[in-house]
Amino acid sequence: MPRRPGPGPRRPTIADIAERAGVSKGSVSYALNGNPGLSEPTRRRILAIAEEAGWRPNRAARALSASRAGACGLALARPAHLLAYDPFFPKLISGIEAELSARQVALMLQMVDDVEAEMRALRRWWAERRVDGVLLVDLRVVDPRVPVVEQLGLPAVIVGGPGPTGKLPYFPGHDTQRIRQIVEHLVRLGHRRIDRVAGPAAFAHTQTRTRAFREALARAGAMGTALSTDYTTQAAAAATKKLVERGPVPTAVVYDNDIMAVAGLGVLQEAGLAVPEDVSVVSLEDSILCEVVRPSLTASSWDVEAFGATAAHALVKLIDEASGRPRVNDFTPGVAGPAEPTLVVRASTGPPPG
Amino acid sequence: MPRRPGPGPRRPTIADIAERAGVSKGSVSYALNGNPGLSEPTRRRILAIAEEAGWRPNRAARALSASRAGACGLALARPAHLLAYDPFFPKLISGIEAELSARQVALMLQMVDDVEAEMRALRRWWAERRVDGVLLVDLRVVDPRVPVVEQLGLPAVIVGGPGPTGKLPYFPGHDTQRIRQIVEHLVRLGHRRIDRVAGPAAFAHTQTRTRAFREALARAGAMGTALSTDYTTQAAAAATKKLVERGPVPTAVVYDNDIMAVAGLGVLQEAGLAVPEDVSVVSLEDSILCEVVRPSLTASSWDVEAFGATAAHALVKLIDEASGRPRVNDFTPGVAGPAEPTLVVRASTGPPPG
DNA sequence: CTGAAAGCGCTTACAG
DNA sequence: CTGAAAGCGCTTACAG
Repeated sequence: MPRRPGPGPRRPTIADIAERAGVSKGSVSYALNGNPGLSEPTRRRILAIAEEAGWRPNRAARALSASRAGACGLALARPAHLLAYDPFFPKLISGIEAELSARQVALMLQMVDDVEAEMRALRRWWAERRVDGVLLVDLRVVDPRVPVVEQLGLPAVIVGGPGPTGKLPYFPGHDTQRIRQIVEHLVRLGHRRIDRVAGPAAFAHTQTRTRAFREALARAGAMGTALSTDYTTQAAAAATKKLVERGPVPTAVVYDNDIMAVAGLGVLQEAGLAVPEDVSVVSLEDSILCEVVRPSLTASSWDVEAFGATAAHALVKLIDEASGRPRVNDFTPGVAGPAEPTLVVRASTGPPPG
Repeated sequence: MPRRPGPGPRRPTIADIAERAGVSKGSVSYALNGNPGLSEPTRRRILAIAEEAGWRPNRAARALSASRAGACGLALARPAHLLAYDPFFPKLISGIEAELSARQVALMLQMVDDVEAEMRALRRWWAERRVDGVLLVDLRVVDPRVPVVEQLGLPAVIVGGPGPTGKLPYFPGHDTQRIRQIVEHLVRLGHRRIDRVAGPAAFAHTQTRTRAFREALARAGAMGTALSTDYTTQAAAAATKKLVERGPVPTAVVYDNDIMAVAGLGVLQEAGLAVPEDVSVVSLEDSILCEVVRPSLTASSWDVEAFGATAAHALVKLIDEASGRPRVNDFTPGVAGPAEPTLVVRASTGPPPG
């Protein structure tokens, strides 16, 4: 079939550069990759011609000969309508993306309905050499993805943990520390009955948080329970209602993310409880939403972008090692090291009533 | 260099399949692609072996021989902290992604700081054959991306418009219709002084909305102005303050998105204005946030996912046509056609005071 | 210091 | 109906 050049200028290949420079394709490749074995003037001439022609390597060709895709995969097994209201994922993706693109690695993103679909995506990516490795988020207490990537030999890093991570590297968020900071803040204000509206119990990080929550309460001699939700605002509202109706009414409620906190806030106010006079409210995830809502929400702030960047950096290193040719330029992560989590105290927390 | 098999099972190639089936690689390729010129039993045998071996095409190899990347690009030139609170983009991306992945096309996503960086990304993607086409969002009133993609011959589709789209296909949102619905709702309630806190004036869709806003007001014999912002909550708060302080105080304020509406709501309440008794508030973008905030916000709801899917579908078609080999299976868009925009009336709108 | 050649895994006209 | 071969654009040992 005749090659249709299509519109626009033709994109040059090393063959073009070689011809213009009067050398072989191999020499061009050597010059462009900084390999030794080329006289300095020749190298300079080749590079100048490539530069002038606007040459860039064809990724498919490079991927084929290097047996590397030059891409990492991230499949998100949460429905889009949930992702749309959670500022956590955009921040995480942004951090991952910044780190990868600094290393010329692309990010393949796919949104899927559930973990089954995610595993299908992982298998397909790997079978098609679309990716060199993957990032796994939302680790489950029983997680079928871990044995799958291990069996495939697919380099993978867990963004989160600890949990059933097998031999995979994992990067815990600051769950324990953040929960502790919140409980200590509330206890310092005088609260002794602190409940929590949590994320899905099936998530390893929810389990970690719940353990930290119990321990922090026990250490302070305070009481409280955690109700799991599926992260929807409906579930958050229902859980809040349940906490208020069953009694004893908590003097403070912690929500695992900001949008659930806002939903809970509305329910509390409609139940005739003033925030923070009757009930204090804290969000485990900070966002602009926490700032603009009234009363503004006390929230745990942490560096989600650095969290994603760190995991992405580890994945790139893992891929390099697995391929048996570590790259020369192993820079430190492109993003500054993660700052420590801090509790941003706003208007929604105060002393308990009475 | 010796090929390091690495951990995990070896991924089969057509050479393996050919060997097991006792045929040539060409025959395997024919069988797998459904090309004619193969006996039915042979085809079946080959397919069964490929299936059993878990064969999947190596995308790099296919891309190289087909001169196609099998991917589309989307670069978002908004800072991550803004993206993180805007439910529009997750929905849009989800719609694009659903449409593309139904066609086995990958989505390359990159977040960049500004349009300059976006153009650099586009050039690089195209030069490296990383993508077959791109989606352009947030069309500017003067948009430097349009001449660039036209000059490159890079297939592109504008998600939005109309505006300076040159010869590129574009897909307007329902801006005019949505603004009209909002103004008509408010006018019906009796409002005659309606102001608007808008997005950046440099965006073509902001211009479209502002024109529609003026026309709708004029048609109803109502008054009102639009103040532009950079979509930050700070700017929304400042604009709201300005509207309240300069007078005449509007009896209704329209915000170009939900998070700005929530920020404005706080400012209005702190200025001693009750919503909706003194001022009605409407958001041009609906989200769960509008539901959970108190008072809940009247908002314009439209099918952003279908919007993204439609544009993605057009891009795939454009790429097929540009390559000179339209694909056989030109299904209709994978997502159902977009529903008409509707105004979801909640607690934040009511008759004007007096 | 440089060139010719093989190979990465596919696709596809072209012979048999 | 099937096979052998060239080509996509690179990389990289191997000869000269």
